[in-house]
Amino acid sequence: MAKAMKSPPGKIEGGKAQDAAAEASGGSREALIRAATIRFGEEGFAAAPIRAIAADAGVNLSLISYYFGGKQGLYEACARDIAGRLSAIAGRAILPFGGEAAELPPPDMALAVIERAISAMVDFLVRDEASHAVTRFIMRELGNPGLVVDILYDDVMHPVHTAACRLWAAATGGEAESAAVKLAVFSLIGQIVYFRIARPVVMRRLGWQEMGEAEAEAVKTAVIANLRAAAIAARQKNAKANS
Amino acid sequence: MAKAMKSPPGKIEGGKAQDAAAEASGGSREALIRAATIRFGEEGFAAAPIRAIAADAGVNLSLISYYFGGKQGLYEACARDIAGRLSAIAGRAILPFGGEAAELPPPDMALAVIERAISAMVDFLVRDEASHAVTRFIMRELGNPGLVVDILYDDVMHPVHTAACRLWAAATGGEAESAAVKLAVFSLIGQIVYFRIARPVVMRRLGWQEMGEAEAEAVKTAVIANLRAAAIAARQKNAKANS
DNA sequence: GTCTATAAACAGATAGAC
DNA sequence: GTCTATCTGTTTATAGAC
Repeated sequence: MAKAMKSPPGKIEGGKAQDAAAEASGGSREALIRAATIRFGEEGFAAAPIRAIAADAGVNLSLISYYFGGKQGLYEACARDIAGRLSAIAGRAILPFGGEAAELPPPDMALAVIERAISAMVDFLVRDEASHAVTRFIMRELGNPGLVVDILYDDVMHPVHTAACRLWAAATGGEAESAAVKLAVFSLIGQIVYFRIARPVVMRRLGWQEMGEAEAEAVKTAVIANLRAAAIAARQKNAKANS
Repeated sequence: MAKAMKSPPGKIEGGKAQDAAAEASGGSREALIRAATIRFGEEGFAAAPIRAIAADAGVNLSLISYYFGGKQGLYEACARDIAGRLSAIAGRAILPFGGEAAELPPPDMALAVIERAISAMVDFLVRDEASHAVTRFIMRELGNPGLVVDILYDDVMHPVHTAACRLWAAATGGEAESAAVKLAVFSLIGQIVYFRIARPVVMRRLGWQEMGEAEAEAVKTAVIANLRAAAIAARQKNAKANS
């Protein structure tokens, strides 16, 4: 599970080596990562045969060894790709408002920023079909924490959670790095993630036939109601503590 | 993935056939289910070799075919076993207070019952190591909804969620079968489940070295704070609606 | 009921031609 | 860079002795 790659042409970690003519390939490498992310996400590492991945990608099986040194290397490349994409999304969505370099807004504004972020997260997680494989990929990794979780944590989860904590603290008057604030933010994220994971259960229980715009709105309304209620309670608690 | 079993001695679905002398076996069947639930839960269906399962159970490989008709049959037997155990737990923990036959308590009492249920759920999910395999087993199934999810939904999730909705409605004055109540209850459950799934991330972010009693208490405090805040908000909303 | 031995299919990896 | 062909190990399943 944690073996070194043989790194054939060195495209994986180098990043800058071959400047020109680097994209001489017809995009086989990228096609493999795209197809593999879906297969690995949906079926898991062991259950996804490299033959099926290569067929999905429309390339030859042996190119997996050529580019990634083997199945394990392809899997890790997928993880890095997911981390990179999510990191880019987070960089646009929340870091400008709650990141370390950002000037924190006043309380009600901070709350509004969090509400917008929740809305975007629900749209992506609950509605966007492309999020399915990504979510399952990450969930699976969380069960066996290893290198992939390290990457995801450092590049995505830690920065996003820290920024959200700063915003929550700004909104409620708490201390951004306190355990209470961290747990409150995790609770919030957990609700949304759960609506993705348990989607079939939620839909059945609510009698929903699809997860369309109306259903996503209902989820947003519920989560944002919890957010506001928690914010009110936290403000009261923090006001009392400072008196 | 959805093939019929060959049902060798008919112990699987019959249930009442062989009255006496049914436990003539040294418990090989049960040992297999126990070992397989762990392996399937931790590694997934495809990644768990029946050889390893048989070795863990201390029985011969071929008994899997004998008792369950094959690997798939063993997997389904594990799912039924999990559903049965969870159903038994739920039957003791929440159905007596929120089930259809139960007399609903007054608002503050209903809230206290929910708080106790949350506390128990956190203890089981977040602390109990035995819950790890079960949780992952279920999460995996939720990604490919099929027969197993049907069983889990009908036997466990639906009755528990319905009972929780009745308690929540009693606590806040809402309508038990309304979409708002159902979503509020899912949000609550989602928070707890997330603390199990994302446990490595939570621990890292909080700087926790273990998930002991103190850490579980912190999680409970956070979730129950959200519960109370949401209850206050819901009561206000429902009071306003009825005026 | 439990075992050994083996069949039949499939997996990932790679050598070597182009 | 991409392909075919093949090697090697592992998998599930089963036939048949006890």
